[in-house]
Amino acid sequence: MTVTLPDGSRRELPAGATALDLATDIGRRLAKDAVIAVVDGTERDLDVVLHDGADVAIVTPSTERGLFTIRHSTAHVLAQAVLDLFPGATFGIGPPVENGFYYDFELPGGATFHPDDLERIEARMREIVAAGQPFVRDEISTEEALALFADHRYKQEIISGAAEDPTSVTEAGVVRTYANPPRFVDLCRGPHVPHTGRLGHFKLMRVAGAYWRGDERNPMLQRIYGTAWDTRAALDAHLHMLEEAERRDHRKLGAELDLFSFPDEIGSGLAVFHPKGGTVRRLMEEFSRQRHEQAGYEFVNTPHIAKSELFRTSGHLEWFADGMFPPMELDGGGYHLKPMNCPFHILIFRARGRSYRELPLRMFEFGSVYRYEKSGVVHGLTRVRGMTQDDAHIFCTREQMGGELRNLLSFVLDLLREYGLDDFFLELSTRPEGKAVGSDEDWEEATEALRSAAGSMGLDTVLDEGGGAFYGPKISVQARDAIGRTWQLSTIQVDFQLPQRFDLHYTGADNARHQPVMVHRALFGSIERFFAILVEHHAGAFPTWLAPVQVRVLGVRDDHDPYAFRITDRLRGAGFRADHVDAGEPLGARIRKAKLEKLPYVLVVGDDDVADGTVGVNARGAAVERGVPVDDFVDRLRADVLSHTL
RNA sequence: GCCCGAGUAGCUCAGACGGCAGAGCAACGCACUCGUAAUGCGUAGGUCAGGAGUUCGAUUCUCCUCUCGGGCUCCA
Repeated sequence: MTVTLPDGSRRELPAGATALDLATDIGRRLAKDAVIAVVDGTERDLDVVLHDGADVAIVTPSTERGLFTIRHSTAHVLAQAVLDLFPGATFGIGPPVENGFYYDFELPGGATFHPDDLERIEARMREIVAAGQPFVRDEISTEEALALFADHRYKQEIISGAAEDPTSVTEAGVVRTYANPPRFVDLCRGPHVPHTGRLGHFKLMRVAGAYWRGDERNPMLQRIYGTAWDTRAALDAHLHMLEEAERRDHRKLGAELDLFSFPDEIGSGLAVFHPKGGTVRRLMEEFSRQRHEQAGYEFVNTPHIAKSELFRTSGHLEWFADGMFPPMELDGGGYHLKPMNCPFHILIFRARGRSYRELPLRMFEFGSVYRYEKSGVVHGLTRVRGMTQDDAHIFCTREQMGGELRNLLSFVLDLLREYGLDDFFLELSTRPEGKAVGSDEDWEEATEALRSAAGSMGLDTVLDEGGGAFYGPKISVQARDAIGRTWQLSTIQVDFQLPQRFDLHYTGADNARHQPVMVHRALFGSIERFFAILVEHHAGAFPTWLAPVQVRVLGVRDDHDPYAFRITDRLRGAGFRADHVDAGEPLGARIRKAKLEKLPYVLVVGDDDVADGTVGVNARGAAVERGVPVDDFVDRLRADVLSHTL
């Protein structure tokens, strides 16, 4: 028989040949790497018997799909190990996820896993891998399946169809299973690697609670997460990445670099910025403010609380009440802390009659908002209860919308690049089915405007079908940081709802009333979150323009201190952030401290420098230079600051 | 909000049968005066997260609360 490979080439095989035979025929290396095959577009186990004329692709772990298989199969090994070690345990589902897999279990009597259990479980998993158990595919009837999994209520739910079955293990009365003889059987659609010996580069990471089928009304199961890779090197690389992420954790660096803290006395999720963090934050804001002014934004200011009635009008009390702090009762009425700035900006728009000549009207504010986040979700600066948004609302005509969005998007990307981020992609969220307001035409027009704006940026755009808010579609800008993690930053959102709710209008050239289109946008998302992202992206080593202290001047001996002081003064006079540490400690110790603070520049001045009017320059990440004229250094520093790069 | 884990000096962490609380770093003082990542000696620093309970006695055992971490559910 003849089969066709992905590159279009054909290959002759004896009748009855399997996908593995094909891989072996192509090359020993491929046969060794292979995990599954795709036959006529369907993923199959490697022992699938091929037919004449089939299109066949051999899948290896060099692809995401191949890695998924490794992870999926490893999840089965985890389940087997847990069922071996914990009599009476039952299991839910165990899919592959990014970088690894998990499996959900329920232990008898509501028992829970202890982190120390992971070691035992992992040891058992290694035995299973060493045993090289085959993965044996089977299809049985629903009745047989119910009997086979009689002790496993969650599996029964899946079989009987009580649970929706995203894994499609059941179909027309047939239930698909995979067995690892001698004991273990799981419901599964597969495909899987041929045998457990193909696995082995994994590590169990953590245990956590997770609701059965992701619904908080369901019982909470015990979830074990693991990571799995095809090679030892890939596993190690991943573990290193995690270490690196830990090293960059903004919560850790925030304390070490004295940037911010979360005093218990204030409350969960409420940060205070210390002088150094405050400086960085001020610089972030100043630059952003400058750019916004250049781009035609006008600056407004609004209070932190307002009558509850305002949020009733805006609809926040209807659809965002869970995210709001409870009301304060005073003067016979209720007041709420604001969770968003939009109603306030709208009132500014509505403060007087508006002409089409004023549009687009772009109102910007560093607006502090308060959201009642559930106690379990606050997380460093990335998820807080009080935050400041670099928030703006653009009021424009329908005709202006497309151009505004396009300009806005390139404005965002340019701005973000100035902060050192440069790897972006976009996500377009469209109309959520069944719970959207506004006409089909409105949605179509706005979505098209966003889509076309996105398309003009030359970036990858992923579609988030149905992910928009009920009042309009949105684009979000995602950035990859220095170690490849993605963060959701800016959101740009078209809103049909609020202009209607507040009955906004402007007078057109035709002297008739028209409703403006409103665009919400926050580029940093929140200052706090963006601050955290910058800390992690730069690993605490802020580029010179953002560094809280740009230069530290150190005299070699204390008789150099007066000269060091003069240098410090001169730098400050020139608008730089410089300080000086006197010679109370040995030079090496003072340099070490400056390095631990990740300062961009340390200047060391000694006898030669005092005599020649020079400085020794110890720049972050560069070799030490001696005898640099002060003017030269100032020029360099100025260039650094202007470029935003170092 | 739910599940699991954890809170000991500013930071990182020891510690105990239920019987006066320990180290390193940081801080402060004195000495050292030094050319590129840790000078020496000394001093001070604690309601052992908070509150109840058990006990002759609780930082240690029990319960509750708060906060933090990892997840789930949510989300900037």
